[in-house]
Amino acid sequence: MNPPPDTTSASLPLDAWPRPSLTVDVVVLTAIDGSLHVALYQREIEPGAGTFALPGGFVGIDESLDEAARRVLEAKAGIRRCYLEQLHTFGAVRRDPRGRVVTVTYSALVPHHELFGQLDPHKGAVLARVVVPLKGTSGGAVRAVSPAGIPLLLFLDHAHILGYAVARLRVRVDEARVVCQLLRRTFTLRELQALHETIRGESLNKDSFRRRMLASGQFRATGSYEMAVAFRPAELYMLR
Amino acid sequence: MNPPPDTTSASLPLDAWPRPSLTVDVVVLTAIDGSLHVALYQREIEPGAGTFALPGGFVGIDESLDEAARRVLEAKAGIRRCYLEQLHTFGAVRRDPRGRVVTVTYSALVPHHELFGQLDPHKGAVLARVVVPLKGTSGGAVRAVSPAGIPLLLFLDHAHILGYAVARLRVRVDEARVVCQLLRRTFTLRELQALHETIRGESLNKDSFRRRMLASGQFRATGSYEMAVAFRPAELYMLR
DNA sequence: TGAATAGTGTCTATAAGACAATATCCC
DNA sequence: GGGATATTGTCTTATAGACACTATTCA
Repeated sequence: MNPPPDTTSASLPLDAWPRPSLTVDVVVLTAIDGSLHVALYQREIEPGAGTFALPGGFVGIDESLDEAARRVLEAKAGIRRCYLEQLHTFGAVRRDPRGRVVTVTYSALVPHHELFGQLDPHKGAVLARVVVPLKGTSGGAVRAVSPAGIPLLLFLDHAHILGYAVARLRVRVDEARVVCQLLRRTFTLRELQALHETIRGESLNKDSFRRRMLASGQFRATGSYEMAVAFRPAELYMLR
Repeated sequence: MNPPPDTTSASLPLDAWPRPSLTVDVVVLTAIDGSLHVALYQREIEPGAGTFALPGGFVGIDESLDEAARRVLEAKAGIRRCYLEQLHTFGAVRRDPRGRVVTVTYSALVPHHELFGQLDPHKGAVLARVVVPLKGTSGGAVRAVSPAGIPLLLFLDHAHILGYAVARLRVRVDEARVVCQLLRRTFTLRELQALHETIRGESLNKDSFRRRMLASGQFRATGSYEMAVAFRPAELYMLR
């Protein structure tokens, strides 16, 4: 088949050649107990029945890519407002056996307490633990395991998409406005460090971490302290 | 119009709803005399006749996104092999007056000596100087000026796409395998520093730069030296 | 010889890691 | 009081910036 013409020499028609289908897939990430978790849906139909898929949907002709991602996010996870970032677009010719499907992928960061109760297990939803690779930014496929610890088989190239989401989160780990999306409004420096360690897949020096965070000027001490802990309570901080 | 269904609950038909058109646009970047330059084509027809556009084309039904980008790159700039990286996908509903067109954008890095003579001025091609914003990674629109110094009006959202390309190059500036795509096979540390300064939009400390580059282990001294310079010749290095 | 740049050595300032000492909570 | 963690301060080490000095080329 001849390739379609370039976009500068022809004005129209836009529809003289077959077009790929266009979808969005959203990696909904949250942090629980020192592990990243991702929202997945077990497929009931072929292809890939039984495998676990990222929430996704087709892009409507009258909605932007971001709008499509937010629509999917609300329909599948009940999330109206959250941090959302485009990741990468996957377009291998045979990535989907149903036909030529190009997917624009997104990462959504949701604090655990806002996601709790929004995912419906009766619709096949699971919150799967992400097996974060050690250190290096990697970029390849990333595995997910069920709450029971069983590795999940992911739909199509969704393990690679998950890998992109983790890699991007690592790049953004020092941007407070991003990582704070995975915490409550106020948090201790210890909680912030635990989140950094979860994302980066390595342990960090406590003294250096505290100094670096406070020197960054991205956080503001609230003057109040955590409560009901069995040790000296730490001061609570928030995004400046 | 109702949105199309999600991708997990329906198996088919994929083609029951109108689909956006899908294109690729490629930001071909090169470095000349301390400035980044981008390959642009002046449009001869509406919409946007007279404005300057990135080389682009529709994605064929039987080629991947990367393949489409490489096809455009060879057809428009005669470049067969070069560094190519996906940037971002732009999908605002009204970004193109011809209809709903979603574009997957790429950045290509080509050394000046390989691009020289490949762009045909009779086809409207120009190698425009990129006005690199100072320091901060920015991300917004970036301007391009003609060889005569005249600011060019860019087609559609192509100034934003160019901004993405510059921002991404800044992120990759410390990856030798990337920046070396803009140099000859062997180069002096002074040339490497000039390239870093061009990309980052700021001047760098010479001593610290040398130490940091040599300590990174990404470069190998060749033992030979530059020739025909009016001062002490510097040693030539290459990517390890 | 003079101009210009390459390359080396040294000093200082800043940031990170290690570790000790004290403070504050619950039991 | 004992256990655990927060917070502060100090010391050491690694890296970056500043600057002086020597080396090498061409005019």
